[in-house]
Amino acid sequence: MLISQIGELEIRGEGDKLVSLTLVSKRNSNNPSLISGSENVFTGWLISYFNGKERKQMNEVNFLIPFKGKTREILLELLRVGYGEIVTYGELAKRINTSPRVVGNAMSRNPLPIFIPCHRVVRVNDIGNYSLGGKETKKWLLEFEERNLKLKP
DNA sequence: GAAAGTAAAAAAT
DNA sequence: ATTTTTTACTTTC
Repeated sequence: MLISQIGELEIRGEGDKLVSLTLVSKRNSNNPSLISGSENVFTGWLISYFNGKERKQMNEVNFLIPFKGKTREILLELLRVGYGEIVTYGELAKRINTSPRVVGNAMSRNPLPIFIPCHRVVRVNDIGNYSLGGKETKKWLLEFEERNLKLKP
């Protein structure tokens, strides 16, 4: 359990692999305080992410991704989108030869948001949706990353 | 197997 | 600027 700027997060693992990250309760204040529960490599990563210090993806070997085929490909491809970068659904689709609709479908079932940065995938003329707290949270995350890059590029 | 669902995009209006 | 195809992959009958 971890209280972040976007709300209370819960992460679940299985063995030494990360299985899911969910938002237990949303929080609207901009209070940047972070409260963490038990520490492990995953909460540790999250804490430095929310401190604006972590800019790298965690290695995919730490993730348990219960999909095969395109959905899995899409999720793994997403790990190559860097901090503060954004791509559209269509762009990501092109990289692995599929359609934007399929990318959206894969995003909507991403079990590990933030670890797998689906908030960096946006619509062409709009921000698009986000399962971990809706559009405002997605926007917050993108602005947060942008702010951190400006602070210390 | 077919049909419906999906966090999209392009084309048509 | 809104509506209507087109799209391909997964899930659910």
